[in-house]
Amino acid sequence: MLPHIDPASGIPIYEQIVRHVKFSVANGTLRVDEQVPSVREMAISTALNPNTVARAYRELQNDGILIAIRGMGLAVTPAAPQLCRKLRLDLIRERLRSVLQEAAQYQVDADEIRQLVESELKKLNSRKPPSGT
Amino acid sequence: MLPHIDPASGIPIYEQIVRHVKFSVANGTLRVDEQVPSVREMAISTALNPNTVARAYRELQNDGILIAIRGMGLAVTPAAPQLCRKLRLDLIRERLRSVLQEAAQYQVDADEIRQLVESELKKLNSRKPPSGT
Amino acid sequence: MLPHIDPASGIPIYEQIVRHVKFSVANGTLRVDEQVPSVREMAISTALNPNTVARAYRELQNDGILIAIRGMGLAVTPAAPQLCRKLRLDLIRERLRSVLQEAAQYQVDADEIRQLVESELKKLNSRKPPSGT
Amino acid sequence: MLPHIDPASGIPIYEQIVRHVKFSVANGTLRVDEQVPSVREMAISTALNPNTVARAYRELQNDGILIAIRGMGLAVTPAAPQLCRKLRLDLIRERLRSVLQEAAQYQVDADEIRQLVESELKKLNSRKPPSGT
DNA sequence: GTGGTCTAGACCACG
DNA sequence: GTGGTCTAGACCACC
Repeated sequence: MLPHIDPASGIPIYEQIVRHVKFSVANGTLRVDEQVPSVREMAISTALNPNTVARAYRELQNDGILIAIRGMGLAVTPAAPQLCRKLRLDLIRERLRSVLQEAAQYQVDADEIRQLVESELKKLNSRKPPSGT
Repeated sequence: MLPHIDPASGIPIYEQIVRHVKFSVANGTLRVDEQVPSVREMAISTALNPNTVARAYRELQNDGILIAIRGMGLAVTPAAPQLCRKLRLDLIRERLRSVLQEAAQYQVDADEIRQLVESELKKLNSRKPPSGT
Repeated sequence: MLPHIDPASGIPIYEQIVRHVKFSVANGTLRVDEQVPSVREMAISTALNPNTVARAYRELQNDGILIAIRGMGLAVTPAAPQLCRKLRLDLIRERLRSVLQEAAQYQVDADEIRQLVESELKKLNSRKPPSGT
Repeated sequence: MLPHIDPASGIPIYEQIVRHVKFSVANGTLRVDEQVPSVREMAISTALNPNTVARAYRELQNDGILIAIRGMGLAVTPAAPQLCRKLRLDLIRERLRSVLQEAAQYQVDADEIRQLVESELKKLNSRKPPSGT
Protein backbone atom coordinates (compact mmCIF):
# COMPACT_ATOMS: atom_id res chain seq x y z
CA MET A 1 0.00 0.00 0.00
CA LEU A 2 2.86 2.40 0.65
CA PRO A 3 4.39 4.11 -2.37
CA HIS A 4 8.11 3.76 -3.04
CA ILE A 5 9.30 7.32 -2.68
CA ASP A 6 12.60 8.38 -4.15
CA PRO A 7 13.21 12.02 -3.18
CA ALA A 8 16.16 12.24 -5.56
CA SER A 9 14.42 10.94 -8.67
CA GLY A 10 13.65 14.36 -10.09
CA ILE A 11 9.95 13.56 -10.03
CA PRO A 12 8.23 15.57 -7.29
CA ILE A 13 7.27 13.51 -4.30
CA TYR A 14 3.60 14.44 -4.52
CA GLU A 15 3.67 13.32 -8.16
CA GLN A 16 5.16 9.99 -7.16
CA ILE A 17 2.28 9.50 -4.76
CA VAL A 18 -0.22 10.49 -7.44
CA ARG A 19 1.24 8.02 -9.90
CA HIS A 20 1.38 5.32 -7.30
CA VAL A 21 -2.29 5.71 -6.49
CA LYS A 22 -3.28 5.79 -10.16
CA PHE A 23 -1.21 2.74 -10.81
CA SER A 24 -2.75 0.96 -7.82
CA VAL A 25 -6.23 1.74 -9.05
CA ALA A 26 -5.44 0.62 -12.60
CA ASN A 27 -4.02 -2.46 -10.98
CA GLY A 28 -6.97 -3.38 -8.88
CA THR A 29 -4.93 -3.02 -5.70
CA LEU A 30 -7.13 -0.09 -4.81
CA ARG A 31 -10.83 -0.76 -5.29
CA VAL A 32 -13.80 1.52 -5.47
CA ASP A 33 -14.22 2.31 -1.80
CA GLU A 34 -12.59 4.12 1.09
CA GLN A 35 -9.25 2.43 0.94
CA VAL A 36 -6.71 5.25 0.75
CA PRO A 37 -4.83 5.87 3.98
CA SER A 38 -5.62 9.17 5.67
CA VAL A 39 -3.34 12.12 5.03
CA ARG A 40 -1.87 11.91 8.50
CA GLU A 41 -1.47 8.15 8.40
CA MET A 42 0.30 8.20 5.06
CA ALA A 43 2.43 11.15 6.19
CA ILE A 44 3.59 9.26 9.25
CA SER A 45 4.23 5.96 7.54
CA THR A 46 6.20 7.59 4.70
CA ALA A 47 7.90 10.15 6.93
CA LEU A 48 6.64 12.89 4.62
CA ASN A 49 5.05 16.18 5.47
CA PRO A 50 1.25 15.93 5.64
CA ASN A 51 1.02 18.85 3.22
CA THR A 52 2.91 16.89 0.61
CA VAL A 53 0.56 13.96 0.94
CA ALA A 54 -2.42 16.30 0.96
CA ARG A 55 -1.24 17.90 -2.24
CA ALA A 56 -1.05 14.54 -3.94
CA TYR A 57 -4.54 13.68 -2.74
CA ARG A 58 -5.84 17.05 -3.88
CA GLU A 59 -4.46 16.43 -7.33
CA LEU A 60 -6.11 13.03 -7.38
CA GLN A 61 -9.40 14.69 -6.51
CA ASN A 62 -8.97 17.14 -9.36
CA ASP A 63 -8.36 14.20 -11.65
CA GLY A 64 -11.55 12.54 -10.45
CA ILE A 65 -9.69 9.56 -8.99
CA LEU A 66 -10.50 10.27 -5.37
CA ILE A 67 -13.42 11.92 -3.65
CA ALA A 68 -13.50 13.38 -0.16
CA ILE A 69 -16.08 12.04 2.22
CA ARG A 70 -16.38 14.53 4.99
CA GLY A 71 -14.81 13.42 8.20
CA MET A 72 -14.34 10.00 6.71
CA GLY A 73 -11.30 10.40 4.50
CA LEU A 74 -10.84 9.86 0.80
CA ALA A 75 -12.44 7.22 -1.33
CA VAL A 76 -11.73 5.86 -4.79
CA THR A 77 -14.24 7.17 -7.30
CA PRO A 78 -16.43 4.74 -9.25
CA ALA A 79 -15.01 6.28 -12.42
CA ALA A 80 -11.43 5.87 -11.24
CA PRO A 81 -10.64 2.38 -12.51
CA GLN A 82 -11.59 3.26 -16.04
CA LEU A 83 -9.76 6.59 -15.92
CA CYS A 84 -6.60 5.05 -14.53
CA ARG A 85 -6.51 2.18 -16.98
CA LYS A 86 -6.82 4.67 -19.79
CA LEU A 87 -4.19 6.99 -18.30
CA ARG A 88 -1.67 4.22 -18.00
CA LEU A 89 -0.97 4.00 -21.73
CA ASP A 90 -1.62 7.67 -22.44
CA LEU A 91 1.04 8.82 -20.01
CA ILE A 92 3.57 6.54 -21.62
CA ARG A 93 2.52 7.33 -25.16
CA GLU A 94 2.95 11.04 -24.67
CA ARG A 95 6.52 10.77 -23.41
CA LEU A 96 7.38 8.18 -26.03
CA ARG A 97 6.19 10.40 -28.82
CA SER A 98 8.44 13.22 -27.68
CA VAL A 99 11.51 10.97 -27.72
CA LEU A 100 10.72 9.52 -31.11
CA GLN A 101 10.19 12.96 -32.54
CA GLU A 102 13.65 13.98 -31.50
CA ALA A 103 15.08 10.78 -32.91
CA ALA A 104 13.34 11.37 -36.23
CA GLN A 105 14.47 14.98 -36.35
CA TYR A 106 18.06 13.81 -36.22
CA GLN A 107 17.71 10.99 -38.71
CA VAL A 108 17.83 8.08 -36.33
CA ASP A 109 15.99 5.56 -38.45
CA ALA A 110 13.18 3.30 -37.35
CA ASP A 111 15.28 0.17 -37.11
CA GLU A 112 17.84 1.82 -34.87
CA ILE A 113 14.98 2.87 -32.61
CA ARG A 114 13.55 -0.62 -32.54
CA GLN A 115 16.96 -1.96 -31.55
CA LEU A 116 17.25 0.58 -28.75
CA VAL A 117 13.80 -0.33 -27.50
CA GLU A 118 14.58 -4.04 -27.51
CA SER A 119 17.89 -3.57 -25.79
CA GLU A 120 16.33 -1.43 -23.07
CA LEU A 121 13.44 -3.83 -22.62
CA LYS A 122 15.95 -6.62 -22.14
CA LYS A 123 17.77 -4.65 -19.46
CA LEU A 124 14.52 -3.98 -17.62
CA ASN A 125 13.56 -7.63 -17.75
CA SER A 126 16.86 -8.68 -16.29
CA ARG A 127 16.17 -6.49 -13.26
CA LYS A 128 12.56 -7.47 -12.84
CA PRO A 129 12.28 -11.04 -14.08
CA PRO A 130 8.73 -12.09 -14.97
CA SER A 131 6.81 -12.83 -11.80
CA GLY A 132 5.87 -16.26 -13.13
CA THR A 133 9.45 -17.50 -12.76
CA MET B 1 21.28 26.00 -38.06
CA LEU B 2 18.64 27.24 -35.68
CA PRO B 3 17.41 24.69 -33.12
CA HIS B 4 13.71 23.91 -32.86
CA ILE B 5 12.93 25.02 -29.33
CA ASP B 6 9.83 23.79 -27.54
CA PRO B 7 9.61 25.69 -24.26
CA ALA B 8 6.81 23.43 -23.07
CA SER B 9 8.51 20.10 -23.66
CA GLY B 10 9.73 19.65 -20.12
CA ILE B 11 13.32 19.62 -21.34
CA PRO B 12 15.15 22.80 -20.30
CA ILE B 13 15.78 25.14 -23.17
CA TYR B 14 19.55 25.19 -22.67
CA GLU B 15 19.48 21.40 -22.85
CA GLN B 16 17.57 21.54 -26.11
CA ILE B 17 20.26 23.77 -27.56
CA VAL B 18 22.99 21.46 -26.31
CA ARG B 19 21.32 18.45 -27.86
CA HIS B 20 20.74 20.30 -31.10
CA VAL B 21 24.41 21.20 -31.42
CA LYS B 22 25.51 17.68 -30.60
CA PHE B 23 23.18 16.19 -33.17
CA SER B 24 24.27 18.75 -35.74
CA VAL B 25 27.91 17.81 -35.23
CA ALA B 26 27.11 14.10 -35.41
CA ASN B 27 25.20 14.93 -38.53
CA GLY B 28 27.97 16.77 -40.30
CA THR B 29 25.91 19.94 -40.38
CA LEU B 30 28.45 21.47 -38.05
CA ARG B 31 32.07 20.78 -39.02
CA VAL B 32 35.34 21.22 -37.19
CA ASP B 33 35.72 24.97 -37.40
CA GLU B 34 34.32 28.19 -35.98
CA GLN B 35 30.79 27.65 -37.14
CA VAL B 36 28.68 28.26 -34.05
CA PRO B 37 26.94 31.64 -33.95
CA SER B 38 27.91 33.97 -31.12
CA VAL B 39 25.82 33.97 -27.98
CA ARG B 40 24.38 37.32 -28.90
CA GLU B 41 23.63 36.31 -32.50
CA MET B 42 21.98 33.06 -31.51
CA ALA B 43 20.03 34.77 -28.75
CA ILE B 44 18.65 37.33 -31.17
CA SER B 45 17.84 34.92 -33.96
CA THR B 46 16.09 32.47 -31.64
CA ALA B 47 14.51 35.11 -29.40
CA LEU B 48 15.99 33.38 -26.39
CA ASN B 49 17.61 34.86 -23.33
CA PRO B 50 21.37 35.27 -23.93
CA ASN B 51 21.97 33.67 -20.54
CA THR B 52 20.23 30.56 -21.78
CA VAL B 53 22.36 30.35 -24.89
CA ALA B 54 25.49 31.05 -22.86
CA ARG B 55 24.64 28.24 -20.49
CA ALA B 56 24.23 25.82 -23.35
CA TYR B 57 27.59 26.86 -24.83
CA ARG B 58 29.24 26.52 -21.42
CA GLU B 59 27.93 22.98 -21.16
CA LEU B 60 29.16 22.20 -24.65
CA GLN B 61 32.61 23.43 -23.68
CA ASN B 62 32.58 21.23 -20.59
CA ASP B 63 31.69 18.30 -22.80
CA GLY B 64 34.61 19.06 -25.11
CA ILE B 65 32.38 19.76 -28.09
CA LEU B 66 33.17 23.44 -28.34
CA ILE B 67 36.28 25.39 -27.52
CA ALA B 68 36.74 29.11 -27.07
CA ILE B 69 39.09 30.79 -29.53
CA ARG B 70 40.15 34.11 -28.08
CA GLY B 71 38.43 36.90 -29.84
CA MET B 72 36.88 34.56 -32.36
CA GLY B 73 34.01 32.94 -30.49
CA LEU B 74 33.42 29.23 -30.17
CA ALA B 75 34.62 26.52 -32.51
CA VAL B 76 33.80 22.86 -32.87
CA THR B 77 36.71 20.83 -31.47
CA PRO B 78 38.50 18.24 -33.58
CA ALA B 79 37.34 15.57 -31.17
CA ALA B 80 33.71 16.66 -31.41
CA PRO B 81 32.54 14.65 -34.44
CA GLN B 82 33.67 11.38 -32.94
CA LEU B 83 32.20 12.24 -29.54
CA CYS B 84 28.91 13.31 -31.01
CA ARG B 85 28.51 10.36 -33.32
CA LYS B 86 28.99 8.17 -30.29
CA LEU B 87 26.52 10.27 -28.29
CA ARG B 88 23.92 10.27 -31.01
CA LEU B 89 22.18 7.09 -29.98
CA ASP B 90 23.05 7.52 -26.30
CA LEU B 91 21.06 10.73 -26.07
CA ILE B 92 18.02 8.99 -27.45
CA ARG B 93 18.65 5.86 -25.45
CA GLU B 94 18.76 7.76 -22.19
CA ARG B 95 15.37 9.39 -22.70
CA LEU B 96 13.94 6.15 -24.00
CA ARG B 97 15.13 4.25 -20.96
CA SER B 98 13.41 6.71 -18.66
CA VAL B 99 10.10 6.25 -20.46
CA LEU B 100 10.38 2.48 -20.50
CA GLN B 101 11.19 2.42 -16.83
CA GLU B 102 8.00 4.24 -16.08
CA ALA B 103 6.13 1.91 -18.38
CA ALA B 104 7.50 -1.06 -16.49
CA GLN B 105 6.49 0.52 -13.22
CA TYR B 106 2.97 0.86 -14.60
CA GLN B 107 3.12 -2.78 -15.66
CA VAL B 108 2.77 -2.02 -19.33
CA ASP B 109 4.14 -5.15 -20.87
CA ALA B 110 6.74 -5.36 -23.62
CA ASP B 111 4.26 -6.04 -26.39
CA GLU B 112 2.12 -3.08 -25.52
CA ILE B 113 5.26 -0.93 -25.66
CA ARG B 114 6.23 -2.31 -29.05
CA GLN B 115 2.78 -1.49 -30.31
CA LEU B 116 3.03 2.07 -29.02
CA VAL B 117 6.44 2.47 -30.65
CA GLU B 118 5.19 1.19 -33.98
CA SER B 119 2.10 3.33 -33.90
CA GLU B 120 4.12 6.44 -33.09
CA LEU B 121 6.70 5.63 -35.76
CA LYS B 122 3.89 5.31 -38.25
CA LYS B 123 2.52 8.70 -37.30
CA LEU B 124 5.94 10.27 -37.73
CA ASN B 125 6.41 8.67 -41.13
CA SER B 126 3.10 9.93 -42.35
CA ARG B 127 4.21 13.47 -41.56
CA LYS B 128 7.72 13.15 -42.96
CA PRO B 129 7.48 10.80 -45.93
CA PRO B 130 10.75 8.98 -46.83
CA SER B 131 13.29 11.34 -48.41
CA GLY B 132 13.63 8.94 -51.35
CA THR B 133 10.50 10.45 -52.94
CA MET C 1 -39.65 11.62 6.54
CA LEU C 2 -36.09 10.88 5.58
CA PRO C 3 -34.12 13.83 4.23
CA HIS C 4 -32.44 13.58 0.82
CA ILE C 5 -28.81 13.99 1.75
CA ASP C 6 -26.25 14.98 -0.86
CA PRO C 7 -22.84 14.75 0.79
CA ALA C 8 -21.20 16.42 -2.19
CA SER C 9 -23.47 19.46 -2.41
CA GLY C 10 -21.18 21.76 -0.48
CA ILE C 11 -23.84 22.25 2.16
CA PRO C 12 -22.87 20.53 5.42
CA ILE C 13 -24.88 17.42 6.09
CA TYR C 14 -26.15 18.65 9.46
CA GLU C 15 -27.38 21.77 7.70
CA GLN C 16 -29.22 19.68 5.13
CA ILE C 17 -30.99 17.87 7.94
CA VAL C 18 -31.87 21.14 9.64
CA ARG C 19 -33.29 22.53 6.45
CA HIS C 20 -35.20 19.37 5.77
CA VAL C 21 -36.88 19.47 9.16
CA LYS C 22 -37.73 23.13 8.83
CA PHE C 23 -39.25 22.63 5.42
CA SER C 24 -41.17 19.60 6.66
CA VAL C 25 -42.67 21.62 9.49
CA ALA C 26 -43.53 24.49 7.15
CA ASN C 27 -45.06 21.88 4.94
CA GLY C 28 -47.28 20.27 7.53
CA THR C 29 -45.46 16.97 7.10
CA LEU C 30 -44.21 17.39 10.62
CA ARG C 31 -46.89 18.53 13.11
CA VAL C 32 -46.73 19.88 16.64
CA ASP C 33 -45.99 16.70 18.48
CA GLU C 34 -43.23 14.16 19.07
CA GLN C 35 -42.71 13.21 15.48
CA VAL C 36 -38.96 13.45 14.94
CA PRO C 37 -37.12 10.13 14.96
CA SER C 38 -34.50 9.68 17.67
CA VAL C 39 -30.90 10.49 16.87
CA ARG C 40 -30.04 6.83 16.78
CA GLU C 41 -33.02 5.89 14.62
CA MET C 42 -32.39 8.67 12.12
CA ALA C 43 -28.68 7.88 12.06
CA ILE C 44 -29.34 4.26 11.23
CA SER C 45 -32.02 4.87 8.66
CA THR C 46 -29.98 7.49 6.85
CA ALA C 47 -26.61 5.80 7.33
CA LEU C 48 -25.27 9.01 8.79
CA ASN C 49 -23.00 9.53 11.72
CA PRO C 50 -25.10 9.97 14.92
CA ASN C 51 -22.98 13.00 15.80
CA THR C 52 -24.12 14.63 12.60
CA VAL C 53 -27.77 14.00 13.36
CA ALA C 54 -27.30 15.15 16.93
CA ARG C 55 -25.75 18.36 15.77
CA ALA C 56 -28.66 19.05 13.48
CA TYR C 57 -31.13 18.43 16.30
CA ARG C 58 -29.13 20.67 18.62
CA GLU C 59 -29.34 23.45 16.08
CA LEU C 60 -33.06 22.91 15.70
CA GLN C 61 -33.47 23.21 19.45
CA ASN C 62 -31.51 26.45 19.44
CA ASP C 63 -33.81 27.74 16.74
CA GLY C 64 -36.87 26.86 18.82
CA ILE C 65 -38.14 24.32 16.29
CA LEU C 66 -37.64 21.29 18.45
CA ILE C 67 -37.80 20.84 22.19
CA ALA C 68 -36.53 17.99 24.31
CA ILE C 69 -39.14 16.07 26.25
CA ARG C 70 -37.43 14.17 29.01
CA GLY C 71 -37.30 10.55 28.16
CA MET C 72 -39.43 11.06 25.09
CA GLY C 73 -37.02 12.46 22.55
CA LEU C 74 -37.58 15.61 20.59
CA ALA C 75 -40.89 17.20 19.74
CA VAL C 76 -41.90 19.94 17.35
CA THR C 77 -42.62 23.08 19.39
CA PRO C 78 -45.98 24.83 19.16
CA ALA C 79 -44.19 27.87 17.77
CA ALA C 80 -42.43 25.87 15.08
CA PRO C 81 -45.02 25.92 12.29
CA GLN C 82 -45.24 29.68 12.30
CA LEU C 83 -41.46 30.06 12.48
CA CYS C 84 -40.88 27.59 9.69
CA ARG C 85 -43.53 28.98 7.37
CA LYS C 86 -41.86 32.31 7.76
CA LEU C 87 -38.44 30.75 7.18
CA ARG C 88 -39.53 28.80 4.14
CA LEU C 89 -38.86 31.50 1.60
CA ASP C 90 -36.04 33.02 3.63
CA LEU C 91 -33.99 29.86 3.42
CA ILE C 92 -34.31 29.85 -0.33
CA ARG C 93 -33.85 33.57 -0.58
CA GLU C 94 -30.58 33.46 1.32
CA ARG C 95 -29.02 30.89 -0.97
CA LEU C 96 -30.42 32.64 -3.99
CA ARG C 97 -28.95 35.95 -2.94
CA SER C 98 -25.52 34.42 -2.62
CA VAL C 99 -25.67 33.06 -6.15
CA LEU C 100 -26.96 36.31 -7.60
CA GLN C 101 -24.25 38.25 -5.84
CA GLU C 102 -21.65 36.15 -7.51
CA ALA C 103 -23.42 36.54 -10.81
CA ALA C 104 -23.34 40.29 -10.42
CA GLN C 105 -19.66 40.11 -9.61
CA TYR C 106 -19.13 38.18 -12.83
CA GLN C 107 -21.15 40.85 -14.63
CA VAL C 108 -23.87 38.47 -15.67
CA ASP C 109 -26.73 40.83 -16.37
CA ALA C 110 -30.26 40.49 -15.07
CA ASP C 111 -31.68 39.12 -18.27
CA GLU C 112 -29.11 36.39 -18.52
CA ILE C 113 -30.00 35.41 -14.96
CA ARG C 114 -33.70 35.34 -15.75
CA GLN C 115 -32.97 33.08 -18.69
CA LEU C 116 -30.95 30.73 -16.52
CA VAL C 117 -33.72 30.64 -13.95
CA GLU C 118 -36.36 29.86 -16.55
CA SER C 119 -34.24 27.22 -18.19
CA GLU C 120 -33.56 25.51 -14.87
CA LEU C 121 -37.21 25.74 -13.85
CA LYS C 122 -38.14 24.10 -17.11
CA LYS C 123 -35.72 21.25 -16.50
CA LEU C 124 -37.13 20.70 -13.03
CA ASN C 125 -40.68 20.64 -14.34
CA SER C 126 -39.84 18.10 -16.98
CA ARG C 127 -38.59 15.76 -14.28
CA LYS C 128 -41.40 16.35 -11.86
CA PRO C 129 -44.45 16.99 -14.01
CA PRO C 130 -47.23 19.03 -12.32
CA SER C 131 -49.07 16.91 -9.74
CA GLY C 132 -52.35 17.64 -11.51
CA THR C 133 -51.58 14.92 -14.07
CA MET D 1 -5.68 44.45 -11.45
CA LEU D 2 -5.71 43.50 -7.79
CA PRO D 3 -8.46 41.13 -6.64
CA HIS D 4 -10.79 42.18 -3.83
CA ILE D 5 -9.97 39.65 -1.16
CA ASP D 6 -12.38 39.04 1.68
CA PRO D 7 -10.75 36.57 4.06
CA ALA D 8 -14.01 36.17 5.98
CA SER D 9 -16.25 35.39 3.02
CA GLY D 10 -16.11 31.63 3.47
CA ILE D 11 -14.65 31.30 -0.02
CA PRO D 12 -10.99 30.32 0.22
CA ILE D 13 -8.61 33.12 -0.64
CA TYR D 14 -6.91 31.18 -3.40
CA GLU D 15 -10.34 30.55 -4.89
CA GLN D 16 -11.14 34.24 -4.80
CA ILE D 17 -7.97 34.89 -6.76
CA VAL D 18 -8.84 32.16 -9.22
CA ARG D 19 -12.29 33.57 -9.81
CA HIS D 20 -10.95 37.06 -10.10
CA VAL D 21 -8.52 36.03 -12.81
CA LYS D 22 -11.15 34.07 -14.68
CA PHE D 23 -13.51 36.96 -14.47
CA SER D 24 -10.82 39.35 -15.68
CA VAL D 25 -10.10 37.15 -18.66
CA ALA D 26 -13.79 36.77 -19.52
CA ASN D 27 -13.92 40.50 -19.19
CA GLY D 28 -11.10 41.37 -21.49
CA THR D 29 -9.22 43.05 -18.65
CA LEU D 30 -6.63 40.32 -18.97
CA ARG D 31 -5.61 39.62 -22.55
CA VAL D 32 -3.76 36.74 -24.12
CA ASP D 33 -0.23 37.59 -23.07
CA GLU D 34 2.03 37.78 -20.03
CA GLN D 35 -0.09 40.12 -17.98
CA VAL D 36 -0.54 38.36 -14.65
CA PRO D 37 1.54 39.81 -11.84
CA SER D 38 4.28 37.52 -10.56
CA VAL D 39 3.59 35.40 -7.52
CA ARG D 40 5.83 37.53 -5.35
CA GLU D 41 4.48 40.77 -6.70
CA MET D 42 0.86 39.77 -6.14
CA ALA D 43 1.74 38.38 -2.71
CA ILE D 44 3.27 41.67 -1.66
CA SER D 45 0.59 43.89 -3.07
CA THR D 46 -2.21 41.82 -1.53
CA ALA D 47 -0.35 41.13 1.71
CA LEU D 48 -0.95 37.43 1.17
CA ASN D 49 1.45 34.57 1.51
CA PRO D 50 3.20 33.75 -1.78
CA ASN D 51 2.10 30.13 -1.39
CA THR D 52 -1.52 31.19 -1.41
CA VAL D 53 -1.06 33.13 -4.61
CA ALA D 54 0.95 30.29 -6.10
CA ARG D 55 -1.82 27.87 -5.32
CA ALA D 56 -4.33 30.03 -7.13
CA TYR D 57 -2.02 30.29 -10.12
CA ARG D 58 -1.42 26.55 -10.08
CA GLU D 59 -5.15 25.93 -10.19
CA LEU D 60 -5.44 28.32 -13.11
CA GLN D 61 -2.78 26.35 -14.92
CA ASN D 62 -4.68 23.13 -14.30
CA ASP D 63 -7.74 24.78 -15.75
CA GLY D 64 -5.80 25.82 -18.84
CA ILE D 65 -6.23 29.51 -18.14
CA LEU D 66 -2.60 30.31 -17.45
CA ILE D 67 0.63 28.81 -18.70
CA ALA D 68 4.04 29.07 -17.11
CA ILE D 69 6.82 30.54 -19.19
CA ARG D 70 10.02 29.53 -17.55
CA GLY D 71 11.76 32.35 -15.79
CA MET D 72 9.28 34.77 -17.30
CA GLY D 73 6.18 34.32 -15.21
CA LEU D 74 2.67 33.27 -16.12
CA ALA D 75 0.80 34.11 -19.27
CA VAL D 76 -2.86 33.95 -20.25
CA THR D 77 -3.48 31.01 -22.56
CA PRO D 78 -4.88 31.58 -26.06
CA ALA D 79 -7.76 29.29 -25.10
CA ALA D 80 -8.45 31.18 -21.89
CA PRO D 81 -10.89 33.83 -23.13
CA GLN D 82 -13.22 31.26 -24.59
CA LEU D 83 -12.96 29.01 -21.52
CA CYS D 84 -13.62 31.84 -19.12
CA ARG D 85 -16.56 33.23 -21.01
CA LYS D 86 -18.08 29.77 -20.99
CA LEU D 87 -17.28 29.24 -17.30
CA ARG D 88 -18.92 32.47 -16.31
CA LEU D 89 -22.44 31.19 -16.88
CA ASP D 90 -21.70 27.59 -15.99
CA LEU D 91 -20.48 28.47 -12.52
CA ILE D 92 -23.63 30.43 -11.89
CA ARG D 93 -25.92 27.87 -13.45
CA GLU D 94 -24.61 25.08 -11.30
CA ARG D 95 -25.22 26.90 -8.04
CA LEU D 96 -28.57 28.16 -9.25
CA ARG D 97 -29.73 24.67 -10.10
CA SER D 98 -28.95 23.45 -6.61
CA VAL D 99 -31.04 26.20 -5.03
CA LEU D 100 -33.93 25.67 -7.37
CA GLN D 101 -33.89 21.96 -6.73
CA GLU D 102 -34.27 22.55 -3.03
CA ALA D 103 -37.04 25.02 -3.67
CA ALA D 104 -38.87 22.58 -5.88
CA GLN D 105 -38.43 19.77 -3.40
CA TYR D 106 -40.29 21.82 -0.83
CA GLN D 107 -43.05 22.99 -3.12
CA VAL D 108 -41.98 26.56 -3.55
CA ASP D 109 -43.68 27.23 -6.83
CA ALA D 110 -42.15 28.81 -9.88
CA ASP D 111 -43.84 32.17 -9.38
CA GLU D 112 -42.60 32.50 -5.85
CA ILE D 113 -39.09 31.82 -7.13
CA ARG D 114 -39.43 34.41 -9.86
CA GLN D 115 -40.53 36.94 -7.27
CA LEU D 116 -37.55 36.14 -5.08
CA VAL D 117 -35.21 36.51 -8.03
CA GLU D 118 -36.69 39.85 -9.01
CA SER D 119 -36.58 41.17 -5.49
CA GLU D 120 -32.94 40.14 -5.07
CA LEU D 121 -32.00 41.57 -8.46
CA LYS D 122 -33.56 44.85 -7.41
CA LYS D 123 -31.53 44.91 -4.20
CA LEU D 124 -28.33 44.25 -6.12
CA ASN D 125 -29.11 47.00 -8.61
CA SER D 126 -29.68 49.50 -5.87
CA ARG D 127 -26.15 48.83 -4.63
CA LYS D 128 -24.51 48.84 -8.01
CA PRO D 129 -26.54 51.20 -10.18
CA PRO D 130 -26.06 50.65 -13.93
CA SER D 131 -22.77 52.20 -15.03
CA GLY D 132 -24.55 54.01 -17.85
CA THR D 133 -26.25 56.40 -15.36
C1' DG E 1 -10.82 11.56 14.10
C1' DT E 2 -11.03 13.54 8.99
C1' DG E 3 -9.56 16.90 5.08
C1' DG E 4 -8.87 22.03 3.95
C1' DT E 5 -6.69 26.50 4.34
C1' DC E 6 -3.20 29.66 5.39
C1' DT E 7 1.25 31.36 6.88
C1' DA E 8 6.26 31.18 7.04
C1' DG E 9 10.50 30.23 5.39
C1' DA E 10 14.06 27.30 2.95
C1' DC E 11 15.86 25.41 -1.29
C1' DC E 12 16.04 24.43 -6.31
C1' DA E 13 16.03 24.90 -11.50
C1' DC E 14 15.57 28.03 -15.03
C1' DG E 15 16.26 32.47 -17.76
C1' DG F 1 14.37 37.76 -11.51
C1' DT F 2 10.75 33.73 -12.28
C1' DG F 3 7.81 29.56 -10.66
C1' DG F 4 8.04 24.90 -8.13
C1' DT F 5 8.73 21.92 -4.17
C1' DC F 6 8.98 20.74 0.51
C1' DT F 7 8.75 21.26 5.44
C1' DA F 8 6.61 22.99 9.67
C1' DG F 9 3.02 24.26 12.33
C1' DA F 10 -1.45 26.71 13.31
C1' DC F 11 -6.42 26.94 12.75
C1' DC F 12 -10.94 25.60 10.93
C1' DA F 13 -15.25 22.93 9.72
C1' DC F 14 -17.18 18.65 9.68
C1' DC F 15 -18.19 13.80 11.12
